[in-house]
Amino acid sequence: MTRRPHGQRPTIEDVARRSGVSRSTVSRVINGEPKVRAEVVEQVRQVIAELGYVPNQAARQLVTHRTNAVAVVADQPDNRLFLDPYFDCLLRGIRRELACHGAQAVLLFIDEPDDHARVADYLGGGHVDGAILFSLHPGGRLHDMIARLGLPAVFGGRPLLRDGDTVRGHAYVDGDNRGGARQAVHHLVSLGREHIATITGPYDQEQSAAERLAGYRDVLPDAPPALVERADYTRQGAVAAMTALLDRRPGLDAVFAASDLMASGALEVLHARGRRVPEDVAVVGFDDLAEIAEATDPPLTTVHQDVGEMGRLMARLLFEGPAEPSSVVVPTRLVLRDSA
Amino acid sequence: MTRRPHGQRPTIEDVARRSGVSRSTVSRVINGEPKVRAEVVEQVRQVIAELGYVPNQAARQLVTHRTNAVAVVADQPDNRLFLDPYFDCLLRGIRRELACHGAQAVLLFIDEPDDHARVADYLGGGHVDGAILFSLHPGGRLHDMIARLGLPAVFGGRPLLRDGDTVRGHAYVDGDNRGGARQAVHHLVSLGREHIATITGPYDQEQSAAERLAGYRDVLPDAPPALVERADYTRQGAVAAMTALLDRRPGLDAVFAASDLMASGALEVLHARGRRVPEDVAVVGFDDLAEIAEATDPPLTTVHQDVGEMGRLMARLLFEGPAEPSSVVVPTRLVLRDSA
DNA sequence: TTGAAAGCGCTAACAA
DNA sequence: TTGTTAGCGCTTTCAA
Repeated sequence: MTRRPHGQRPTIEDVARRSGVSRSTVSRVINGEPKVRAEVVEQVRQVIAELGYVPNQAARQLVTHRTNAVAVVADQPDNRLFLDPYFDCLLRGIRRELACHGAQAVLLFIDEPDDHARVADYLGGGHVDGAILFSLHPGGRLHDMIARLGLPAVFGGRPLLRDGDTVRGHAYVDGDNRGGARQAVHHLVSLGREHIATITGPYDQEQSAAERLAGYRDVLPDAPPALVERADYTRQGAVAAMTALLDRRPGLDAVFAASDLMASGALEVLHARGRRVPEDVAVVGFDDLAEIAEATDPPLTTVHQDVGEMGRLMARLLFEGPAEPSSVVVPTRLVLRDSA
Repeated sequence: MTRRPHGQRPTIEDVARRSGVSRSTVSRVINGEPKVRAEVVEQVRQVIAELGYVPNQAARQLVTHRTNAVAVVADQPDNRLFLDPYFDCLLRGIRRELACHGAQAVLLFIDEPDDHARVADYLGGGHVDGAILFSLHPGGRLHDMIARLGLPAVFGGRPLLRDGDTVRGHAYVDGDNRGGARQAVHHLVSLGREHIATITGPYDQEQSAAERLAGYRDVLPDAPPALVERADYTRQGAVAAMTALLDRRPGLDAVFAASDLMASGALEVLHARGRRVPEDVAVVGFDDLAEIAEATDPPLTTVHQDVGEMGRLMARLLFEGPAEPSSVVVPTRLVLRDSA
């Protein structure tokens, strides 16, 4: 990494000299300002191409205070991100929207203790114009850093603080987790199911998981604990959970899984155990990710969230400007397929 | 994103004034240079903390020409990255190694046509000290850009060019795809299997897929085309491929899947069709990713590559300096579990 | 051990 | 429409 031929890289000065104009004129051409004679523009463009000139962003940034880059920070200790299409879909939405504003999304991961500090430095160092943050652990350095720098930030999912209170002053976008869960469980009840189990997310760590469980309890306040099994939003976790539920309550006739990925794991176990879906056991998921919900056997009845749109929304919120940070809760709706 | 309170952010000058020393001294403290009086260091540190001063990277970068950031560019049109633990594992290795050098990994995605140009601009703009690139499509702008800028770059997987030739002057790290595939198929042959099918990756787009298929053909030059089914490195694709193979050749007694993820999809179909593994059909995968290979039923016999180490290697190569770019092919070995 | 001064490559008034 | 000039915030000689 030492071999970078910096001395060789042409500067705006080189372009100016070679085209016989001033630095400012070259700058104007680069930035597409209107008041430059067409032939001069042409001439300068030519020289830029010849020289292979690329503007030095550090220099530009130093004066404009803009980078045209936005960080997306994922604080996920495990590799869940890479196994759930949910995040992919969200990220795609973010990227598309940022692209509309000419900004580049750069993804940063936090999965070890020191990553936290390094990412904070990166964000603080002015490499980006703003940040979109997911699943940040409460009270981390990042919150402080962001608050101090006044770095525009939008959270994915309602940020959780130590005291359970919401971070003040930061915008967030979230789905209606509790309402969605209620819709799901209501549906199972209306189907006449009487032993409705749930496979939850890691509700002690993730707000969304806690809310989906709360929605389940809203509808079934008297559900016995034996029908609730905690998993971790992974497919494997759901396989273990479904197995445990079936061992404990062989007579269960419905399952609400807190994500589509977990629902697909549950289906696998149900098939292996010879349960027919939905005849013997009805299954409802959450998210409505086409890759999963339309591909399972049978296709999944699930709570729809427009995940891609949620991503776009986050990016849009970032650009919204000095207005007070506004947060959005996106509504959900039940999509009926064949599993319930 | 307009509300950034830049005027408010303290500069090195503010710190200097407040601590009654010069800018240079503050700079020395920040950069941990030895020749500063201990009490001065203490004093300056204090002021930095009070003011919440964070160095402006753009300014620093302008003079040092270093960013301490490295881009990891993933050119994947589909969302395969997010469904295969392979990439997660690789990325973790890269991050760990970069962290050892105090560098931050920033991940960039390319999945639409214009992403290509934006990423090229980002890389060219000097936001990073180097780049690690995956699955770049032949002859893209990125190759030119990287070549022109002299941006240190390492490729993951042997870069493919239009003419099938290797990119000159760029280092790469790759697994021994062909050799590994040979090991897998040899093993199946040694088991006495006579109708050995293969589920391939997208061999027209990915060098690794082409090589794994070549390895299969090395061992079975006379395998009928009906035993070869092309998939795309996804689980779903493998499900479809396995189904097609079984329909066409109900008597097949072994399958070599070109990735663990695809092997797991194949297993699912085999189970559903009532085939016993390995008694009726032996299955071998590729990668040896613990999350998959140890979790399937039965656990997967597969070709092991040290994916995390490959990641670290890429990062290390990037820092190797002005020596001629050296590429590495990492050996593979067969890991026997229960599926073959 | 410290400070003064120059300059990294660019943009943005301000003049012309 | 174009050029001149003054910084942006930092590091880095060079002197002291």
